[in-house]
Amino acid sequence: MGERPTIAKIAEQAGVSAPTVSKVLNGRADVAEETRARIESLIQQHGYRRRGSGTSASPMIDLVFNQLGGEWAMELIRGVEEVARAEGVELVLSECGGALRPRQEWIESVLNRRPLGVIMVFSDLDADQRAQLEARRIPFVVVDPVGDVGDDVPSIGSANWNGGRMATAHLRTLGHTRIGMIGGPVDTLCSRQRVDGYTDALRSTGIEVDPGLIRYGDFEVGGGYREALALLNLPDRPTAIFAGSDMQALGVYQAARELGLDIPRDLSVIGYDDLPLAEWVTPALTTIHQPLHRMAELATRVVLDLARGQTPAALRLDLAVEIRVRQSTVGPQG
Amino acid sequence: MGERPTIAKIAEQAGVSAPTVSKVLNGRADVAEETRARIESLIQQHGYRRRGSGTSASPMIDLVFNQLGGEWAMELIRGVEEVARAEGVELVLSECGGALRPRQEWIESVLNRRPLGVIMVFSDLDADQRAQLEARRIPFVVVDPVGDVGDDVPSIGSANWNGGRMATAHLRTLGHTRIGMIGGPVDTLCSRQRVDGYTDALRSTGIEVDPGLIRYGDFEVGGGYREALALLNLPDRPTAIFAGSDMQALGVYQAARELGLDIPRDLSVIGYDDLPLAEWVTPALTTIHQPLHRMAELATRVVLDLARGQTPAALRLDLAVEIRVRQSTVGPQG
DNA sequence: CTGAAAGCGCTTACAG
DNA sequence: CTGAAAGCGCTTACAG
Repeated sequence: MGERPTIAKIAEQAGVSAPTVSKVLNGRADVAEETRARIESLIQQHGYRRRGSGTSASPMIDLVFNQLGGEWAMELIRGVEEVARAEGVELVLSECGGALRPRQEWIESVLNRRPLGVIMVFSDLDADQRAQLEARRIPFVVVDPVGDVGDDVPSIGSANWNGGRMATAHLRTLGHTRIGMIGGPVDTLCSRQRVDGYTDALRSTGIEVDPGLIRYGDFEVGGGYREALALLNLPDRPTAIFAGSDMQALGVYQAARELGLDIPRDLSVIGYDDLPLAEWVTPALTTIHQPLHRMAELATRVVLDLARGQTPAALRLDLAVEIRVRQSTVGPQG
Repeated sequence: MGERPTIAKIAEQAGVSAPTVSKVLNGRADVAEETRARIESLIQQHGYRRRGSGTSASPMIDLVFNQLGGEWAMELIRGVEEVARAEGVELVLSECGGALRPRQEWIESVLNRRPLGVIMVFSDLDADQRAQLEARRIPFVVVDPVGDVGDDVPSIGSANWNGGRMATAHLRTLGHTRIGMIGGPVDTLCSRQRVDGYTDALRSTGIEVDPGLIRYGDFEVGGGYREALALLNLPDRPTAIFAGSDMQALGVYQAARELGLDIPRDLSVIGYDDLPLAEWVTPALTTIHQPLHRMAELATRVVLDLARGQTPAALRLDLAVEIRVRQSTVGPQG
């Protein structure tokens, strides 16, 4: 089939009539599952596109953020963009405006545009929205899932529990016993996993967990600042703080500076994410490296595999994290 | 016209036949200019979309970066995304991979997708690519033009010359006389304008310009670091450095730290851009605030106006900049 | 669940 | 530069 495939040709090859192919393309329910499967595989195989959609296809992938901003989001965008560009796929970027689910206009636009797939970052779809994508066979992948996504939804995250454990173990090894923790929002999975890793590291090194040393904020500088002030004004203040993100760690820096505490002499600080700025701040920030770029790349590959009808090797992946020891952590002084 | 407009209805209203409307839609040359104008205005007015393109339109806008990365790009993305979302327009994001012009596949994708318009950031189109967009009536706007764009191309920038002058005047007012300048790449307009503003501020306050104090790098941390080392190793080193970007200023911080120089006591540093991190570094960075978010918003509005056939008030705009004085600049000591 | 028939929306090829 | 005629690609409405 040298020329652009038409419904008629697909129908002929599938041994059905044109109207039946049309029904499959339009997501109608009244087609036998077996017939649908046969037709869909021919559609994939020949790269069928409806007449109006240009002389050659313009395949797209949708990337949806809960909220855009900061280097964290930028690293993910770059990872997706790189793979998309290499594969000749366009990247459509949206933000939910801070909500956990995209607005209804977005779903409508997706159903219109029929992207190859959708990548959700720190956001989710409700049952209805999922059903609509599934009916059109538009695969979706969740990056860094906020809550429990269904077992059938592919997701790419990182080893948050290990990260929390690793950060805390590092501070324990340096000799700290009073270690404050500033988590992200309580209602996020990644945040709770990191706190559990922290708790485990303390317990397994013989330290009783003090609930007064665990605080939750957002992942931003402001939240880190507020919670750090609260921790540092405690009668028996911690000698080290584990912040849930590098941005929060900057807030901790600011709080410490205001209280006249020197980092790392008076207070050790460890962050989470390893954003580019972790290297440039003073003192350079010890942090847990989250492979954001690779997570984004992987998510893109998984969604493109699904779009091509291939089943990726694994549907639910957590990438390993690493600690990057810099200048913000030392043993407790005096 | 309550229902979705068709070619036949547009043709009827325009008093021509369906084939003529079809030709206009497909960018054919053989239509009288007057006929074309009449048909185009009806197409705009009724929001005509070809049959294949979904039940309701999925209008898009293309945002093209020379290179993605950092908070600078993120601020622009957020500005564009906000306006696009409010207007119900999808955002398609691309990167040229460091080249000044987008790759050919990109142009083909644009011609296929027919976005409402294109926003180029720090990148440009060649004559051929422009002609292709113009033939399809796809407007484009350049943000922060790298070189001289044609007079007919709308562009949104900021007052770089003023910014350069303002930064330098601030250091002069504090009493500095040996002021180093680290520009961006010599071949960019914004960089040359800032250097000229620097030169002007020195001359108009009676200081001879020392060419040895002017260096060019990229806009990244690494470039700032390298050029700062060169400046600070000069026999008669400057007491203040004006960096061409906040990222470069971080490089200057690093170089100063390595040489055991305290900022601001031994060296004043002023940046450019006012990225969010300028507030969080230590010492907080004095810098020139570039209204990136507003530039992006404006560019989006201009391109959407053009897409609707309206002529925006001004085609070439430079937004004002402001100085943000923080802790990294004081008078020369000793 | 499937397809023959009718018909819509758009384009092409060509005459004027 | 324009449009009548032919026809392609797809969908709809309905009979089986």
